[in-house]
Amino acid sequence: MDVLNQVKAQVKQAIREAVLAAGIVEEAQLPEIVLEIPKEKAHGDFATNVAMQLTRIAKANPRQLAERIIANLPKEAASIAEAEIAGPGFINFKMNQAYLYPIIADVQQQGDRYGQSDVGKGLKVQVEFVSANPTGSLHLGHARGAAVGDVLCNVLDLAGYNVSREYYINDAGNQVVNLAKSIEARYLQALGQDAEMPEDGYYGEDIKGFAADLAAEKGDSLLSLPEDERRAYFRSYGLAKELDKIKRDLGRFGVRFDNWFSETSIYENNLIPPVLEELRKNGHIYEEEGATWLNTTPLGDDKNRVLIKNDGSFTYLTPDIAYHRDKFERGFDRLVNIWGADHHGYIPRMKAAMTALGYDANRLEVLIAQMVSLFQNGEKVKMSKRTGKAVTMEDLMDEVGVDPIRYFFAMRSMDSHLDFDMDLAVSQSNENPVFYVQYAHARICSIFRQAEEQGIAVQPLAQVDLAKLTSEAEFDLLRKIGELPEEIAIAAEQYAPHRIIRYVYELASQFHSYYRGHYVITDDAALSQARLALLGALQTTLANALRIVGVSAPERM
RNA sequence: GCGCUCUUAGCUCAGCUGGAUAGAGCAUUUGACUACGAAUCAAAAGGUCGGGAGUUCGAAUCUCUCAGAGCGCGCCA
Repeated sequence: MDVLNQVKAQVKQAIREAVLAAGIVEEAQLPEIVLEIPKEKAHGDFATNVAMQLTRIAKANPRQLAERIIANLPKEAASIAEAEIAGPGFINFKMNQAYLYPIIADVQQQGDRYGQSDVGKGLKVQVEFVSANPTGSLHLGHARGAAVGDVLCNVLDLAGYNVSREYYINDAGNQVVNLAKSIEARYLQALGQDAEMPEDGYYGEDIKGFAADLAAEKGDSLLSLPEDERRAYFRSYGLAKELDKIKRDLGRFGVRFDNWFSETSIYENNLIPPVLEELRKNGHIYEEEGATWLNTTPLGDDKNRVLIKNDGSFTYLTPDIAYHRDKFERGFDRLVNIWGADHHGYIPRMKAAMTALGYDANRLEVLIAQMVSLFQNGEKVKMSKRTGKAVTMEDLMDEVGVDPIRYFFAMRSMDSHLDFDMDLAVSQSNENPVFYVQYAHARICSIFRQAEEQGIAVQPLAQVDLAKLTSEAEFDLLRKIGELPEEIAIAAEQYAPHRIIRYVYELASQFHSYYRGHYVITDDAALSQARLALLGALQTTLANALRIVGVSAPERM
């Protein structure tokens, strides 16, 4: 357990003992003690609302109860310096600030892994995200999904979950046929022939490029192939190219998947028939108007869904059900899907399908990443699928760089619509929060360089007198550093990766403020060493938090 | 019409499993660099938490209702 939680556990235990010693309630009636870190610094290190919680049970006024609890509090044992009643009945605790010093050793000892905890208890979680169709370049919305998903995975990993990242490749449906047709049309155009794009064609620049390459490479030799052979060629060629591009973009963005799951493999491995059989056996399937339906309405969906169309082919839903069943069968305790907002209506039917198959649908968590609007020169940039006019992830990385994109997308909670301000992201000014945080890290590195130049060797922690750290700002920094493990644990539990951004920003902000008021390298050698030790822990903490977000922690900038 | 998400400072957003005076950045105003990086800091100003009702000791947070914005309601994926 991390330092802060150990201390909290101590204080909670002291509170429990005090409540019992005061004879307020029996042990069995004791509520779970909530100990929070107050927003207001004047309210001490920790606060509990236990007296107010007990009001109902004990039928007494909270301030009186608080008084009795405080009177019975074993303060010394829990290194509580002061406990006092505040507001409607809060009990505020001021700790003996020395409790914070061990945090530095903890950070130093854990290094890169500082921030980890075991709240996840090794639970196997699979996170499926991005999963864009391999029919065009990744764009803005995908970038948000990629950033949010990857940060969430990093957070889950550190919180002690066993995480697997997966990308589902929709390489089997109609859209791939349209991809083949689109490439064919562009290929013919590249050869100077008249060719119309298919009705549901893909108009992206990437496809023009692939077709042009083909034309240059193969000339018109593909024209002599029979149509179905030619289509098959364009299809596999297009898929390979698109997938390659997707992997390249994501790799550059710093996102690596553990598994790329192909829809085609569902057919190859005959995963669908047993699903249909199971559903039929459980009585969830019926035939109507020549189609086969899944009866999802009793399971929370607003209408029933077709599984097999009257032409005998499957709808998109069918292989997707087989896919999700396969995920469960692979032994994951929990499935997390990150979908774009345009797919939110799809959630009830997938949950219904899982219930119909006998799985607990609560083990499937679908998170929605809201829409992204791009702003440039103060104006909203319009995108069009029809003309293929869209800002791709690649464009964005070229113009903005990976760090700001990841930071900006991870910054907001995923269920709020997001305005991505291109000018702000590019700007290397004080308006840009990415640089603010990175600058804090670079600044610390600079101080260490400075110390080295002045011939000051950083001493082993055991020889450093941390009691030299006595200012409010120093205790605040230590406390904040100590909060990282808990912050990560909460972000994991709530699927709220954006919390890490807030944390790292606040940490940077506290440091910048501290820096302005305190010299690290001073005439007092012992003090300098203590401050360098603090900064070492801070540097590690900043770097770790930035690593979670996937943003670099530069040594100079 | 139904469903999901959103509505908090001039702007962009936190805070939402009920708790103390609702926070941050930007923008605005005022200050701070002849020792470690001013991409920084200190401070001021800025709010009917979309409107209304309810639940309770206590509501931005929970419930209901109304209004506005986005998205979705295919035998497309």
